[in-house]
This record gives sequence, structure tokens and C-alpha cells, in this order.
Amino acid sequence: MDAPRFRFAPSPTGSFHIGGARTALMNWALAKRLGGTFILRIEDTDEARNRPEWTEGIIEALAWLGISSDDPAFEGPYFQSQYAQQHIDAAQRLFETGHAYYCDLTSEQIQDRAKAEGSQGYGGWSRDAGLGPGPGRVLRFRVPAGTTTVHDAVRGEVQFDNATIEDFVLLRGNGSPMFLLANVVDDLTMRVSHVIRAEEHLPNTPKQQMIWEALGHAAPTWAHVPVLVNEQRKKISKRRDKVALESYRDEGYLAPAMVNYLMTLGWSPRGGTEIVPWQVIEDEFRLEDVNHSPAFFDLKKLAAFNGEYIRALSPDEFATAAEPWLAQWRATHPTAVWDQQRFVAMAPFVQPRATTLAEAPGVVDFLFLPQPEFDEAGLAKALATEGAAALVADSIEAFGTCPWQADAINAAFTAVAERHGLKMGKAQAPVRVAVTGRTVGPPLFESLELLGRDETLRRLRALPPSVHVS
RNA sequence: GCCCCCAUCGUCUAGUGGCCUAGGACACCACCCUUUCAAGGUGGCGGCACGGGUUCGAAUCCCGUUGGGGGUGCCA
Repeated sequence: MDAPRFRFAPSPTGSFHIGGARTALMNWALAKRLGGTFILRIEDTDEARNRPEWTEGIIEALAWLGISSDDPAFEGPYFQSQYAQQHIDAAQRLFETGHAYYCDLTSEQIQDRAKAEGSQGYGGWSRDAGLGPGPGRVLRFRVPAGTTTVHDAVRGEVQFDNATIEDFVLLRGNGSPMFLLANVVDDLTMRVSHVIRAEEHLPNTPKQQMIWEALGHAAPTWAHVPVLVNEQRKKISKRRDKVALESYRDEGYLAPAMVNYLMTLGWSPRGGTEIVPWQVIEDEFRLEDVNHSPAFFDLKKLAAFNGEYIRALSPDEFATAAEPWLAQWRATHPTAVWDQQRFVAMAPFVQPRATTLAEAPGVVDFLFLPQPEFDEAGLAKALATEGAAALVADSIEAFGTCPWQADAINAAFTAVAERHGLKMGKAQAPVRVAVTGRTVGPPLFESLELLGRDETLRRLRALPPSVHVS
């Protein structure tokens, strides 16, 4: 048995579909585990050919998912358009062997005729006309009588009555090959052994299989995995849903989290947990274990996965992963003074509070800004509390002398709170707003330690005059 | 219209005739922890679409119904 050859054949559209990402991942997992090959074939159109960046985008997206073109298991990219002549040659062979015939009926004529017969679609009217090639004539496949059985690795045997399949077009009136034909011919010339794709392609599988057989080859192993759907249970589409993998990447979802989540849609690893490293997926993924029903792409669950992956990062890894968003934040906050060490020190407190990397800067911005960005409503509320001004004043005094270390600051402030007869939760509110600008955020005393005594005092002192304390 | 696929908690799934008074995860709720918010811990809510078979026994097999989805181009 030769090593299996899997093919992933996206058509470039300017963005990479998450559904495509999932099938790519499945192909990749199998290719890696079985020592086979992952073939990237770009189903390029005229438009795509003029936009090489679209193809680059696909390769980038795959690389982000961990499907690297540098990996020995990776082959391609190939471009369908380069094989046009072979598609035409194959069509010619099909014609010569009687598997296909020319038809000179126009779409309108076909419609009229079907209407007259009270039927639908093309009725094979030119089958025995004995026509040769000519301008305006299409080449149609002569669908044989009988049934076509598709052996699907996910669904088992699926039978199609050939009588329900009309003689479909192989070559257009202008001689150019149809996608269906091109696809089969490419799979054949690339010696593809497994075709794993979304379920929406199942209905045209018998057509492809018939072409394989007419060309003298046994069909590959088919596998149709369930589609991804939205809340309305409709196939997720570019029009209605957020399907671009890039948008998730840009929002700060980690690639391993995305990969892991995508793979749990329609499949699950053995053992108790579904959060598993890629290696486990590669070792355990089996087509036979894939579910048959559509899966809802649940953003909330994706977020939960992402949170887990973020928390699992070391502080340094987190800082590195978040860097693009931190850089962006710096660019939009020119007055900020960045301190990488301070950010890394803060990381353990921001990681449990961020579901995406994009949220990271917002949690710690006060550490780097010359002035915190105040949440006005929260500020007003915290300071409106009975005795807030006095508490802040006492805090300033206590913070001026206590050792500048989280525990000590905590102790000092606890004493102040007690003197005011306040619980920690209440007491810290004015200080938190004064220093961080918000009523919620990372642990206060650790934040103060990192901010520094001078800056903490400065912000506390700056507070009363700048606000109207009632 | 015709063809095809699908059907376990709200969602993603485990389950391949007895281990199922159906397990886990996300979400939700409660409690605990706690300097806020998170995170974490504990617990709770909640499901085999329906009807017939087959069988000693069915979430698991068969048939039907209903309900969803997909396909059906001289698109890719």
C-alpha cells in the first residue's frame, strides 16, 4: 500500500474560511500520522490569478494553524489553472471512449424542452445525435444506468440512483473545462488517495466517482465531514457569519486554541478532556470517529478554550504572544511609557482576566499611562461613598511610609480600612479608581507595588482637586 | 419538485444491545475562596424528537413520521 495522499483544495477568495481550516486540519492530522502527504491545490480562478496575495494568505493561514509548507509532508501549492490542458485531454479521452458526447442544445432550448415534457433538467436528448465538437457545443458525460455507491469513510455506503443524475457538462461551449472535471483530473494526476471535504460536496460525489471510473481508475477514499453551522443551524457563510480565520487571529485567539476547538467540532479525543495538544489529535484522529451531524460554531466555547490556553502560558510566553496587541496599544497611546519587565511581572494577573490577547493591554494600561483613563461613572460612584476623601487622605499617609511591597502595602491599607470601619472590598474602591481609573481590575496591592510608591501617591493626591467630591 | 445527509442536555460531545436511574465540556444558577473583577473549587439545572417493530433486554438494530440541513448551473 502506497503512502496516502490527502488533498486540500481551497479556492482563494481573500479570506480563509474556518470550515476550510477544519478540513485542512483533518487532512493534515491524517497525513502526519499515516506518513502520507498533504497536497495543497489552489482552485484558482481568473480573479484569483490577479491577486497573488490571496494565495499567500492561504499559505499564511495554514502556517498559523501549524500546517507548514516547510514540513516534508507538505506538497504544493499547485494551481489548477496550470493543468487546463490535461483537463481538456481527459475530456477528449472520455469522448473517444464513448463516456461523453457533444450536445448543441442551448440552456433556453433545454428549459423549453423540459417544460414541454413536464420534467426537470436535461433529458439526455443529444445522446445519440452523434455530434462532434464544435463551437457552442458542450461535452456531456453519459451517465450510465444503474446505481453508484459511494464508500464514505465517515458515513459508510451512500447509494445514488443514476437515473436521478442528469448528463452533466464536462466542457463548456467555448471548450473550457468545468470545475468538476478539472477537480477529478487533478486528483488523478496528483495521485490523490483520500478526498476529505465538507458534507456539502456529497451530492456531487457520484458524478466525480463516475468520471474516475470512466477514466479507468478506482475512486479515492471519500470522506464527507459535517458542515459547520450558525445559530440558525444554517451552513456558516461569508455573508451572514464571521467565517474568516484571520479575524479570529486578529482578535487574539491563539492558534493552538483555535485548532483544538475546531477539531472538537464533530469529533472528540479519547479520555476525559477535550483540551488536548496537537500531538494527541494527530495520534487519535480517525475518520470513522467523526460525527455525522452538523456542528454549531460556538464562540463562547471557543473563548473558553482560548482562556485556558492563555492561562497555560508562562508570563514570558504570554508577553511574546500578546506583543502584536501591545505594540498596537503603544502606537495608539504615544504618551505611554512602556516597561516590558513590569508587564511580564503583571502577566500572571492579566492572564486569568483575558479571554483574548487583544484584551491584554486594557487590563494593565494604567501601569504605563502618565494618567489613568478614568471610568467616569465608576469614579464618581467610588468617591461618592461616605468618607472616601478621608480614606484616600489616610491612605496617602500610610503609603508614604510603609515598605513598598504588596504584602506590606496590604497590611498598611488594611489598618487604614479598619480605622474607617470599612471592609476591604469597599475600602479599596476609591484607591483603585484613583490609581487604575477603573472599579475592577487586577489585584490592587500588586498593582501598586509595580506602579511604584511615588506614582501611587501622585495619583492619589491628584485625585481630590480634579474631581468633585460630594 | 427531485436527490442526498442528519437527529443524545440550550451548545459541542461520550455512548456502537445489558456497565446508562445516559458520562464530560461550554453556557447558565447557587455556594465556597476572595481586596474588586477574574481565575479556581463544590454543587445544581438540563437530553436519548415521535410512533411502530426486532430482542429476555434498545440511546444503541430495522421501518415509518416529524423536524432540520445540504445539493440540484455552459458557478467554483
